[in-house]
Amino acid sequence: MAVTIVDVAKRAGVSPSTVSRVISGHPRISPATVNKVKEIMADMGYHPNVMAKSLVSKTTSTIGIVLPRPAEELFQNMFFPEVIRGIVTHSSRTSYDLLMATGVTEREELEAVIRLVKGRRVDGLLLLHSRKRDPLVNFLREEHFPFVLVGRSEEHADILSVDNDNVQASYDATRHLISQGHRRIGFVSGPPNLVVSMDRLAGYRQALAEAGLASSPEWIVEGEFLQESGYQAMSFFMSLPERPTAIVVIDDLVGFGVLRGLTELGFKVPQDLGIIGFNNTPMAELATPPLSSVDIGIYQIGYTASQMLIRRIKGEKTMQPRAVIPHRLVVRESSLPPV
Amino acid sequence: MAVTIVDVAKRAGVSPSTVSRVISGHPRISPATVNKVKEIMADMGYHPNVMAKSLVSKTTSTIGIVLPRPAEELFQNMFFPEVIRGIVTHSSRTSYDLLMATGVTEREELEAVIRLVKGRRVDGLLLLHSRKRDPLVNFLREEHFPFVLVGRSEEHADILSVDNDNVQASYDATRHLISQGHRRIGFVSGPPNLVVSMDRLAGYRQALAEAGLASSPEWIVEGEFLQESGYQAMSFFMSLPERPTAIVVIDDLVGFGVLRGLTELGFKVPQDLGIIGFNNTPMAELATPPLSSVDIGIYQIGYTASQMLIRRIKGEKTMQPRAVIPHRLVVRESSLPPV
DNA sequence: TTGAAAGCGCTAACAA
DNA sequence: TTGTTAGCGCTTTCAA
Repeated sequence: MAVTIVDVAKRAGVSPSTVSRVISGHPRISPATVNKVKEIMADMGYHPNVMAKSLVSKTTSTIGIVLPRPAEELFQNMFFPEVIRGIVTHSSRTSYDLLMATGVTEREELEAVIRLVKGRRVDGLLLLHSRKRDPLVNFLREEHFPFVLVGRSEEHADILSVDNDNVQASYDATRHLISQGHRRIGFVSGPPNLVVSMDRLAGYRQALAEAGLASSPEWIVEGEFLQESGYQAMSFFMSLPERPTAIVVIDDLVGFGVLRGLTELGFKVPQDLGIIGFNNTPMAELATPPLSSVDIGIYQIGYTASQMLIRRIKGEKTMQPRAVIPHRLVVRESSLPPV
Repeated sequence: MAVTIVDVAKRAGVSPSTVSRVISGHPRISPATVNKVKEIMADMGYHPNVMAKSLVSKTTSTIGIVLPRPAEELFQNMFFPEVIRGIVTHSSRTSYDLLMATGVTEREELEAVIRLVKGRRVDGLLLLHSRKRDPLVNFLREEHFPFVLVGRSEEHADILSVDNDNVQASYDATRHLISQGHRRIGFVSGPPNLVVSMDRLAGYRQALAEAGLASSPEWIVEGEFLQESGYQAMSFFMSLPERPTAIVVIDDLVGFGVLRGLTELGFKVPQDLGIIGFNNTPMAELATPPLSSVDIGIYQIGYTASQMLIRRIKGEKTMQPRAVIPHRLVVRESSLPPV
C-alpha cells in the first residue's frame, strides 16, 4: 500500500529514526545521508502519515472553526465568507489547515466542540461570534484550550479576542447622521444575546445622549442578521406616528431589506429615511441609492484572529489579549442630508 | 492528562478491547458491561482520540475541499460560500467534518492535494471547479482516491461530478434575450480554461445559430469572475461601432460590474443594453435595475456533491456518475424589451 | 462474552 | 551521527 517511513528506511539502509530526523530537519545528521534519504523519499513518493504523526506529536497543524448554529442562515451574510477568507489566507500561509464543524442546535454545537477538543482533533479553535455567557467559552477556558474569540467577551478580560470598537463605531455612525441634520434617529439591532448588538446599541445611545437628543423605545428594533429583519423593521418604523428620519442599521444585509421595503412602498432614500449600515459589503456600493456603511475590516479580523490563535498555539506569551481592528465610515448617498 | 480507553477499562475492570467494543456498538457484548462502561465513560468525560482511531481504522470522517487558487479572489463571489453552505449542511448531517486547504499557485494546490491524499488526512475530496486537463483530476484518478467534481470533466465520463446543464442554461438565457427582440447579442465569458466558460459559450452560440443570428468575435469577451471584468467588458462593448443591444454575462458579479459601468457612463438598462447573468445572487434582486439571472441551484450543487462523495466513500457502487442540477430563468427588469 | 497481544506509522529518549 | 526501543491511543485478530 502506501509508502511508510520503514520502507524508506530499508531502501536507504538506515533506521526509521534517521529518516524521521531527515524529515524534521534535525541538525546533527550527515549531509550525505540527508541527500540519500531525500532522494529515496522523492523517488518512492513518500508522504508522512498525518495521523500517525499527530498521534505521537499531540499536535495536528489544524485549527477549527465552529459555524454558528444554522449554517443555513450563515452564508447569506457576507460576514462569514469574508472572515473565513481572512482566516484561510493566514492559516494556509503558516501551513495550518482549517477544519469546519457545525452544530445545528446549541447543544450540538457544544458537543462538536467537545469532540474536537477532547478528541485532539485540532490545535486551537476560532469562535466566530460572541454571545453573552457563552457555554463554549466556559468550556474552553476550563480546558485551557487555545482559542480566539471574534468579538468581545463581557465577563473575561483575559480571553484572546479580536474585535472592533463597536461602541465607537456605532457612535461614529450615529454622530454622522446627527451631523447631517437628523434629530430623530432609530436603530435596527441584531439578536440581543450577541455582544455586538449590545455594543452598537450602546454607541448609538451614547451619541444621542451626548447630542441631547431623545430616543424613543419605539425607535429601537431587534432582529436577525437577515434582509427579512430589515424589511420588518422598516414596516414598523414607517407606520409610527412620529417616525425617525434616519436609522442606524446593524448590518448592511438588514439595510438592504429596509431599502427594498422603502422602495416598494414608494419612499425615497435619503429623503424619507436616511440609512447607514455596517460591514461595507460589496453590495453596498451597488444598491440604489448606494448605502453608507461602517467598514469594519472583516477580512482583517479573520486574518488577525488566525494569527493570534496560531501564535498562542505555538506558545508565544507576550501578547495583548485583545486586538482591535479599526473601522472607517464610508459615506454614500443613503445618508446624505434629507433636504 | 486526557482520559484514554485504558483508563476507562481499568475503572470498569474490563479490558481495553471491551471498551472499544462498547464504543463501536459491537453486538455480542453483555448489556451489563455495556451499561457499566458507558456510565464510566460519561463519568470520566472520555472522548476517543480521533487520531489514534484514524491511524488504525485508516479512515478520518473528514472530507476535504481545496480552495481554487487565490483564496483572495474566492469569496468575492457568492458562488463559493453558497456551495460550501450546501456541502457543510450535508456533511455535518452525516457526521463528516470539512477540511479546507488551499494553494496559491497551481503547484501549491497540487501539493496540498497530494499531502491530504497521501498523508491520509481526508477520506475524500471535493473539487470546486473544473478546468480543462486538470492535473488534480489525473492525480486523483491514478490514486483511485474518492473525489467529486463540481462541474464537468471533458475527458473522463466516468468521474463523479455534479453540474448544471450549462449549455442548455446559456442557450435558454440567450433565447430569452432573442425573444425580447434582441438581434445583436454579446457574451461576457469567464476564464477560458474553465469548462463552465466553454459550455456557456457553446449554449450562447447554439441559440444564435439556431435563430439565424450573427455573432461577431467582437461581441465575445473573456474575463475573470469579478466585477472588474464586467466593467472592462462594458467599456469595450460600448465603444464598438456596432455594439450589441444585449449581453449574456457568465456571472452576476460580472454583471454588476457592467451595470455599474453603464450607470457611470449614463447609459440606461435595459434601454441601452439588456443584461442577463448567472447564479441568481441575492444581490441580483437589489440591483438597479434588478438583474435577470439564471438560477443554477448552487446550494443544491454543494449538497449533492457532498452526498455523492460520502456515498462513494462508504463504498456505494450503484451510482450514476453525473448529477445534473436543474436551472431556472429568473427574469427581472434588466432584460425586459428594449423598447 | 471477554481478554491478550500485535500493530497502525510515527517520534523521541537513551545508547552506542 | 546513527540505531534501538518504547510508546502515542486505538482496533482487531485469535484464543479462551
